Amino acid sequence: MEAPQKNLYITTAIPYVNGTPHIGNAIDYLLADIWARYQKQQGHEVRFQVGTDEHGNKIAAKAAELGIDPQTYTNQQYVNFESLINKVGASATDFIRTTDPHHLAAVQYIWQKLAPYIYKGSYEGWYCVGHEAFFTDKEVQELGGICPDHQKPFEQLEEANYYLKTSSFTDQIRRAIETGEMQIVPEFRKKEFLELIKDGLQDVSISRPLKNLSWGVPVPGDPDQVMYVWLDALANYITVLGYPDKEGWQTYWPADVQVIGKDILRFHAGIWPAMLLGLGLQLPKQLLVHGHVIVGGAKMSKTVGNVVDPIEIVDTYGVDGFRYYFSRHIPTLDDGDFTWEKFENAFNGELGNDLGNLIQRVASMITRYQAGVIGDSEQAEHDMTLYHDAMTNLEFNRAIDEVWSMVRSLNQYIDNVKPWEVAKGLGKDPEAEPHLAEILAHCSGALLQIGDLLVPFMPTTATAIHDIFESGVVKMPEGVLFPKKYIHTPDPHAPKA
RNA sequence: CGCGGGGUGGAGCAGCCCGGUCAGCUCGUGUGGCUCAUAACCACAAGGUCGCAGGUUCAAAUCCUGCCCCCGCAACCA
Repeated sequence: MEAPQKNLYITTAIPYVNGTPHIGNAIDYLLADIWARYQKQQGHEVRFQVGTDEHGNKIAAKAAELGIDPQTYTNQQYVNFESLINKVGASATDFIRTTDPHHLAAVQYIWQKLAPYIYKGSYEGWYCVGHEAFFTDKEVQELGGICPDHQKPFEQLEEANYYLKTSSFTDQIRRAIETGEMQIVPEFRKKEFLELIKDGLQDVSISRPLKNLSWGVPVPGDPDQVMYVWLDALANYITVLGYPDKEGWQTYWPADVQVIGKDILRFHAGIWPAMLLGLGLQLPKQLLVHGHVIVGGAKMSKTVGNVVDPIEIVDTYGVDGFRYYFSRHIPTLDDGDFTWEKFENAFNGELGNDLGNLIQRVASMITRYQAGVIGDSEQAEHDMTLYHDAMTNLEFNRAIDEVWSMVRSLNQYIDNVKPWEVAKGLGKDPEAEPHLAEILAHCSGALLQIGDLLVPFMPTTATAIHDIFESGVVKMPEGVLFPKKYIHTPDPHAPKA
């Protein structure tokens, strides 16, 4: 009856290694991890890619500033992302750095293979000599035509660039999106993108003159040109699997899900498919486009100073506290709001009171009334169609909602059957003992099922539940699960001032 | 007329595609119950012109038209 075991592949966007890891990266890792753990639980083999984008001028500049070479600099930097990945408990299998030798070689191979779709053109725009960089019309307009850093006017400059003919793939890509061959989730993002390309895709510039971009992959056959970000960075999704020369990449490509933020949809739904089509490869099956985390209704921004650090959340509330809030209260496919107060309310109320306390009361009754012996607990089998449908539709927040409705039901059940009343009959009423045993066995069975359903979301908690109830004898945990924290919300039990 | 999303009891949301069985859920508030439990849990109650104005229909939060307001994006910062 079991579905056949499959080899699945999920990817995350590779952040620019220059920055510090932020909440958006954490969301990427978390969503991909939830999916990966769910699929593994279903018996599938999953490869889960993460990585860092390590080329470009900003990196070269920063390295120069520090007096080290760029590679040394990125060697220091990429660990920040590795550490965030571990911090949020993401079970990634492959970490790619775009400075990996295999990647460099593979990208050059890809360039050559795409040669029929590459042509040399020129780019014209506003250039600042001081920055050695182009600025957009909008930027130049906002700055009044003068570079504030160098006090010099921007000038029109033309430079040689190679272009990828993404335009010639417009129809193919549009069709793939419309038919769902490459499914964009959620639906409204698909609409948005189709609308965006209604007049066709524009060819994209994929190289820079060496003098303007020193730190990057050399363009094969043209020593004066270096690859600009697109081919280099996007290719990671296949080079990490070993494309083109290492065995096994075919087993995992096309990707089943590629997790991206809404801000980079256009590249992943436009340039990336064009590259794949040019290479004669299949398109990814699904693009999971998540939203952004806003804080108290406002965009998160460094200048506003409302940036929330995922590391701080994990360090304060634990990895499962983090995973819980960001999987349930930040909608998988839309923007979501974070405030420390909301977070703490959810932590205390939903994890502490609803789930934590439920586990505690069941474990405690079994210990108190039956010396910890659970007896024959048949694993409860609630109908979890809604949960699985939600997981399949990549609406993880809805799936975990379902788990909480089970938690609620079990609390209600306990209040209905009143095991403590039944326990009063022990030793008097011969019916009492088996009746009580049956009730408590049901409770622990239900909790085990809840534990299973939580595996993708809160692996640590799932294991904890498992450990308490699985052996047939309750192992009371040392402490309580999810003890209350009152850091950002008032402690209701504190004496009033 | 650039594109997209949204306006539902104090807060946050679901329902809208496939009109009626829809006014639902969580939190908050009030009252009560219970004592196994992390002063937790359970029940009940108060509270809504479903943005505004028209229209279609036996019937509209749900379909159509117009308007108002909020948010995001507008090509290289998840």
